[in-house]
Amino acid sequence: MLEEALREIKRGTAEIIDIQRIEKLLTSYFEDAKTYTVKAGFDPTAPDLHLGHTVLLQKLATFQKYGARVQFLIGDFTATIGDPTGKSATRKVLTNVDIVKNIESYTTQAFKILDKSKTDIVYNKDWLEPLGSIGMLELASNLTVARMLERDDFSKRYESQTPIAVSEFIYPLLQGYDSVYLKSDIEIGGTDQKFNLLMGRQLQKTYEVKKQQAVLMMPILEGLDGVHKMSKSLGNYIGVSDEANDMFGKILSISDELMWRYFELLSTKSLDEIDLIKTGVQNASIHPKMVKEDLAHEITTRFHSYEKATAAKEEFDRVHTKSKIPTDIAQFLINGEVWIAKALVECKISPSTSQARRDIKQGAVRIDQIKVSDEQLQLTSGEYVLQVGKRKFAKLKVI
RNA sequence: GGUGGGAUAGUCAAGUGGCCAACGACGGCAGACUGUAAAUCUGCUCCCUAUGGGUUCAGAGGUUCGACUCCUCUUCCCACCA
Repeated sequence: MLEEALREIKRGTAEIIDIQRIEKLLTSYFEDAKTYTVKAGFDPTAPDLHLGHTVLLQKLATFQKYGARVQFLIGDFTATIGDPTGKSATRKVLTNVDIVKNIESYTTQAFKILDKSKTDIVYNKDWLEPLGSIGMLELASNLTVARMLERDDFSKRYESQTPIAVSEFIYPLLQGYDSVYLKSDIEIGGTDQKFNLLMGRQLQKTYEVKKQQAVLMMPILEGLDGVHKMSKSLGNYIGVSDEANDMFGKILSISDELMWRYFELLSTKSLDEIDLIKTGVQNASIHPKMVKEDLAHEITTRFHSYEKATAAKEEFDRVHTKSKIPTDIAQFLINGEVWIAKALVECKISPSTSQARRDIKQGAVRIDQIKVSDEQLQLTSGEYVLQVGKRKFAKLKVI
């Protein structure tokens, strides 16, 4: 039992600090049904969660399965400073209105994965604001500048003379103080958070919290390109609230190599099962496309439903394997005769008439499945299905 | 505060009076091949019904028949010195 739980908890992790602590917590859960707390911080800077975030959420869910109460910490106070992690420039500060709005959509999405009854949503404004300037200074006295500069991105920025706001030094301290206040038993976060996570341990020690938190780090999930980390600003993300069809399609578009990574970090299949599949693919007894479809189906089911996932798969087959027209296409209406290039722009499947003309020249444009060769083509009244490339469709009615 | 260097399309990065809508790389889009995978090959990649026109090379002026390229001022970055 303990073995199994540990195995599941360790799965996919990048690094665990103080695994003994985690073992003890689990043991006392199994023996005496004692619960413990797992903290994870979320930064309400963007309103949408993507699969990258869910790696962490799923790990939290695993902990919940084994007796943990999750401290779902919303960094509404720290968001007003801006976490410097991974940024080469000073980040701009969020307004309160933004933050409140983001939190709302954030938590509803998170509960698609987390067990609500075992989750406490906490806001660090509640204890960081009362801390006041004296408390803040006291906190800051725990840390030397030299120690701060040990942190990679700080030292890099310092060397390259990129500005570092003094307030940014405070960030890790505050995050660490969260752990002091919450008396967290375990904190989990991405590998990029290592410095901040360790700060929690250090501060718990100086503030004489009985036990220091164990730290569990998850790797950063790569985005669709397989290179950069999944993020909205890079446009390589799969959003938790993406349409079922989109979600399914996006997952199917990832590379085979990346697929295994997604399996490890996102699938709920057991590692043994995954190994079995992997072997199957290696000796060519299973087609990788099938495997990827299963993965896409599993993930789509998680955020939508079994039925929707199945429908998405069918739709995908229709459009891509049998190259039929999708069932659900955006519709547009135009009055009077239109030039094809203009029509494509109007239907939002071409960014400009220039691009539309180029596409036509290259044979990428189809009307009702038939390739358009005449760049000057005028569309007279009637209904058409316009298509650019393999993925962009629009229905157009000309009257 | 002083001295020198720089700002070019999504990014990096050539160009230093006309041949520049601007080399190249990456990215992106499209075509072939496929499994909407990877790899590979090919074409395209500021806008405009276009063998032409318009607006671009940090911003504002100026010199010139003509400027991304020269001059002046402004803004912002960087290096060295204080």
